[in-house]
Amino acid sequence: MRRSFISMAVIRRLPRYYRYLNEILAAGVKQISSRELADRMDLTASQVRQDFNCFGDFGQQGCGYDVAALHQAIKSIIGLDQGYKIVIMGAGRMGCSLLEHFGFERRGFQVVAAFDKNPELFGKVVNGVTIYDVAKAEEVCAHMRPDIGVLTVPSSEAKEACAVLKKIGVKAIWNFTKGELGVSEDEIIVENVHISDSLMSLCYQLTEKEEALYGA
Amino acid sequence: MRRSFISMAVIRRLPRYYRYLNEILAAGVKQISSRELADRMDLTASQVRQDFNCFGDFGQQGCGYDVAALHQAIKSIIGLDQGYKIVIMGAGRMGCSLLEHFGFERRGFQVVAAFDKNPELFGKVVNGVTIYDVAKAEEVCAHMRPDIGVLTVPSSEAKEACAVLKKIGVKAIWNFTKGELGVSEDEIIVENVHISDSLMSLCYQLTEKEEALYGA
DNA sequence: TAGATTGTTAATCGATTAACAATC
DNA sequence: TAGATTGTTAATCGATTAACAATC
Repeated sequence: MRRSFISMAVIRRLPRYYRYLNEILAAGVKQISSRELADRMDLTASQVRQDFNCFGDFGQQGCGYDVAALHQAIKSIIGLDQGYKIVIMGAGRMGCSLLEHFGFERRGFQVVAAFDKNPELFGKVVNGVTIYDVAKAEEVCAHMRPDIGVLTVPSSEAKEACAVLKKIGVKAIWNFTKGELGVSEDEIIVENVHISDSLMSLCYQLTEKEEALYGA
Repeated sequence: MRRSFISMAVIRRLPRYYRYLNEILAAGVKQISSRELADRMDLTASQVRQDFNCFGDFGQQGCGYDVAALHQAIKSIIGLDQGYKIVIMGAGRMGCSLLEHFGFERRGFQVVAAFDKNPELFGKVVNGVTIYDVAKAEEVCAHMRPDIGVLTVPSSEAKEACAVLKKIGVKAIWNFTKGELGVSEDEIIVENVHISDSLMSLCYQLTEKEEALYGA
């Protein structure tokens, strides 16, 4: 697979392509042109073709793209077929809520363990995943070699928990705590989730519109 | 306040500025230069100054920016001091989890009501917010005039619930369901939350790195 | 005044769009 | 073959960065 220095702009669009192709596939559509897909997704046909061509030739001149093949290709480009192993660091409300409702397995991930420092939680099983004492993290993970750590501890404990994830040897952290973790992106990939940013930008857009209507 | 056609790129950075200024303010820093702020946030000083100058002159030549004043300015630019009223549409796990842990009040929003169609939930109070029958939404909201609807129903019920929000007269929807709502952005501002996109782009980055290391 | 740092204009860079030859 | 639609190059647009005069 071709994959030569893909811009962040393209990377951020990949999950969206994947979602739309999921829908289109479920709707039973077999073939789709860049134009049709672009219209649905509010992009331009050019952009769709440019984006896909970052990774190879998936289309067929005159016919468009095979939906199933493209869907599978993007799944593989993202790495959703790698069966990456996940550990949950922090089995409080957020951690357990993700465990129960996010659907890691359905999305192609494998949750191998959860950790917490609250002794009341040790040994509990949530959605098939056992919660262990964080002090035993290294031991528990010795043979599991998890790829991704989900950081769902209170923000005040983020750095500490991050150090444990580093020691376990995860290659990427999905960070739900606020504040930066202070690990270099060279060693570990960090993806920060700031759900409130999304509400704030919604809020901005609303405020801007109101000002336009009723004056500044 | 100046506010002439702000690009989405800038709008998406505003919440980040706000978060960092929160931290800096809490740390007791009184004054900060565009260079220092840029270094912390991994931006350029030019970009920071360009961004702030979209809205007015907040700095002082030779001294930098007053942290407290800038923090307050951005809060107001975003509209976090407007006390926007929120309704929760769908009081299932997601809705209740947000009600209990997101901290709407702390962030400057006021949750006035929650709605669901499950009769078992009618009358229940979660974190001070009453859950009503969605059938009574119009009636309940008649005098409240909510600004924002949080859409946390199952995805299959999204369109239906969206129609109710429209009838109630909200001006913006914070959408947690998957699939697009099919309302025109002219009538209602929609902000989609796709938390899985973030895990997928993390996954992409991990896969890309592995391929670089071990060959494609 | 001298030093620092802003606000703002000009230059650069990168991403998006348009165009079109290649080809199914 | 003719029509459609891709893959890809060239043109445009917008966002980021650099530079510097203004000014605290």
